[in-house]
Amino acid sequence: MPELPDVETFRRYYESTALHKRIKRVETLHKKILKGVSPEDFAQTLEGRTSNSTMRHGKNLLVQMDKGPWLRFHFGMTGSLQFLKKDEEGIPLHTRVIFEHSDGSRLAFLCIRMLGRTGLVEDPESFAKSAGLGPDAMEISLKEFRAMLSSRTGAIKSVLMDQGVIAGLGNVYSDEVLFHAGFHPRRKISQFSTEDLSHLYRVMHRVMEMAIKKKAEPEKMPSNWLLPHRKEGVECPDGKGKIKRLRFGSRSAYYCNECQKE
DNA sequence: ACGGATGTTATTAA
DNA sequence: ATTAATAACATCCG
Repeated sequence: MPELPDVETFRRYYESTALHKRIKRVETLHKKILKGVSPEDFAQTLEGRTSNSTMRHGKNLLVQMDKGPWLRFHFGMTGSLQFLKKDEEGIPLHTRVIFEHSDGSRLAFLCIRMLGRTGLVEDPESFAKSAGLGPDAMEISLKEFRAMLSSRTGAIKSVLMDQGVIAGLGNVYSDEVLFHAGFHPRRKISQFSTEDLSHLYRVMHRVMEMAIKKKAEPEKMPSNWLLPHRKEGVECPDGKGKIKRLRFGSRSAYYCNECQKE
């Protein structure tokens, strides 16, 4: 799940559950989930801290504490957060880190496939820079968007998914954006006019907004979206074309052979 | 049983 | 210097 809309949903979930709670104890159940910090240092740094605010950059959730470094989550392909109220016992399956609060509630960071990471970062700006992230897909201006894309060559699908160009789109939502914009995933950046890029920008914004509004739940997406039909051979929601699959390295791009001509 | 699944990174090749 | 492909990571699902 975790692309921009999913991570934004986790951010809001964190705000409505764990924000302003004091962390009493941090337990790391699988130390490989920690990036750049030992379980001991991670716990020692966070224990006694109270979360103040949150922000998101691309697929990263960042939590500001009352002092010290920020807490960062990246969800990989199968990560999620689950809040446990005071009297809830046990921990969910695939819990990798558990944050216990002073009021007895807990926040579990789950990750089935262990592709996600959590850790500490100085602040959002220095983190984005050191991670080589481009501007966030919801924050980037039209002008900046055109400039970032124009600086690249190659297929639009790969460029949209490149976190160093724009941060937030992954395999599913890059397909969704290209579907609504009517562009073939293999189309080269050099083939895009200024108007094409503006169109793409507006569609991207609209798709992200709607996906966030639907809390990134695939079953709640509009029926004319690609997401519910993202399977080879099925009918395109517009009824004219068929959904095709293309290989991009090890990933699959799904698109409509009628709505998205090369 | 096999292939595919939302991500990132290292390596290799073009 | 870019860009593209591949494998690896670990687990689940149909």
